[in-house]
Amino acid sequence: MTGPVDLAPAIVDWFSRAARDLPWRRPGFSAWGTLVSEFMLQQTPVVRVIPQLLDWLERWPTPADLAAVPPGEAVRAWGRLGYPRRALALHACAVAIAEQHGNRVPEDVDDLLALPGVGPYTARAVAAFAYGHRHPVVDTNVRRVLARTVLGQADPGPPATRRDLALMAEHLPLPRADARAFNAGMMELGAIVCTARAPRCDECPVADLCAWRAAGYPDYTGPQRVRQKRYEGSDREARGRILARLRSATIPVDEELLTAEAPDPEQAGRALEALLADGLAERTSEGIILPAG
DNA sequence: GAGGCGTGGAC
DNA sequence: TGTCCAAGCCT
Repeated sequence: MTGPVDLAPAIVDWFSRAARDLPWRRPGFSAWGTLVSEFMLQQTPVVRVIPQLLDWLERWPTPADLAAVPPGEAVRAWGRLGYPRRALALHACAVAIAEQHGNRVPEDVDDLLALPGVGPYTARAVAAFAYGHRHPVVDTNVRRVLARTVLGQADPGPPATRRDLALMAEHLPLPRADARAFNAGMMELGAIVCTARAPRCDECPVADLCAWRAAGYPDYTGPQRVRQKRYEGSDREARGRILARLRSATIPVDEELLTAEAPDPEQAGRALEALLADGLAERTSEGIILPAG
């Protein structure tokens, strides 16, 4: 820590008091459980993840257990968490870990990055939280907290990965336990206090260090982010509808049922072809099924 | 590097 | 019955 402001002591202290009691923070929670939780938490809120995660780990307590079933079973168990390609990638992770890592989740960031569906955030989160390694962890919460406290702006703006990793590295305490608490604390602060809308600055442990507050809460003036396309009527919705039908099926589903009878048959046909290309569905002589392997 | 990728809840 | 947001990743 060489900069003018040191966030770590207040964050670490606050986290020790304010941290939510979440499954992946329980003592003895496995590295595999951490990896599964991080996959599920990619763009899906905590409250929706928790029950799915517990069911998942009860059914597949180690990577080899998941690797032993067809990928379609993972897609089915994924349910309505969204972005089902994550289920496919997680299954592929399980196969790789079982076959190449002795059924043990790797702890080196580079080994983790080599796994399907594991990017810069997830790799560092697993190394830091499951194994206690001292790496900076940057997710959407951390990006926002850094933007406000350090940069003095309301919004982090376009991704600036190197900048944010450097800022976190600069603030990261030396003791591993404190480094882990700082990473988790920055994420927790962004999740429950320094929120995107209506931040609760009166409850913030670093309010008196915050550059955004000191500047009088200026509005964000940087580039506006791209608006999310309408979901209603989109190809994504069509994909979701087909996959929901496949998840509930115990036998192959007739292709006509998935496309010709859809609200927009042409769109449904495109969506099905995309799902087949993505490996989220398979075409057999009997009909369409979830991937069998 | 911009766009695509599910789903549900809060306003 | 609109917009934004949620512990990202891949192409």
